[in-house]
Amino acid sequence: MRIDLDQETAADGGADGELAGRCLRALAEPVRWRIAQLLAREQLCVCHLTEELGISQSLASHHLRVLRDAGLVAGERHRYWTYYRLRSAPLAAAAGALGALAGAAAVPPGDQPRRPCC
Amino acid sequence: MRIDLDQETAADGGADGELAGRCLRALAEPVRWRIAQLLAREQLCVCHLTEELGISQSLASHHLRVLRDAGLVAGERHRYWTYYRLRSAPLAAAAGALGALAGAAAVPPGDQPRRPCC
DNA sequence: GATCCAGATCAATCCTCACTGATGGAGAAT
DNA sequence: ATTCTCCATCAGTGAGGATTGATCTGGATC
Repeated sequence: MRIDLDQETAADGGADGELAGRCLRALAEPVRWRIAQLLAREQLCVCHLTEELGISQSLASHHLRVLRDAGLVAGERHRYWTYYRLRSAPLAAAAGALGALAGAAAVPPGDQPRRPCC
Repeated sequence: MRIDLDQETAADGGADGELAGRCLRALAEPVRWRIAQLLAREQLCVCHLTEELGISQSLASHHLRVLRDAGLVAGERHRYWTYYRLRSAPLAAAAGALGALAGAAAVPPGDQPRRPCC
């Protein structure tokens, strides 16, 4: 299935590459990486994350916004609290992009083409 | 000055998680992501990358150093030029870490545990 | 209605890091 | 040895973004 995303020149990976880029930029921040790992185990609301990570409510909300804008998490309001959960699609796409790079890099160095220099 | 020990409890991924973190922080930068994609096709020396990316030699060298410190690329000197190639191991590890997150997130939201609040 | 609460947003600060221009260093060619 | 080339490194600058504290919003409770 092809998910519609922001367009990108087909030159270097296309939409998949850009999707992975957005995902990577969001997850590269250590606090957000930990948030993702916590949400992989269970759904949590903001108050849990502030306790678990030892950060302010404002900061947690900021990082959750970045993750939400990247499509990596979704929040659902439940009574007073907003429970967040991970979304798998962009994670799988980013994992696929990294896996493709790893596959290309797995070719023995001697067999890799080497562009002649100047 | 603040020294980042990058300590990590074994609870959330351990060394693999930290390896993936280093890898992600390196690849989150758009220029470095493009470098990785270019190197996935063929080995290139710095002069190729400066041309291909339209950046200065100094900047290309800087980004290659970040990628090298993250273990993502290796450089080999050949006559005048230093050819860089991708290293697959950390890429595969990062892809695996992301894939694990994607797998956990693939559980239907209704079946995911939800920690009771305050 | 008024009040309370969790969470989102805003304004301001601080800090990391991408980027630049210059210099330094290690081979290769002479 | 000298010179040349490619590349790494250094010092400095600027911008983006992480962090903080205060304020605002929307739903829940009374």
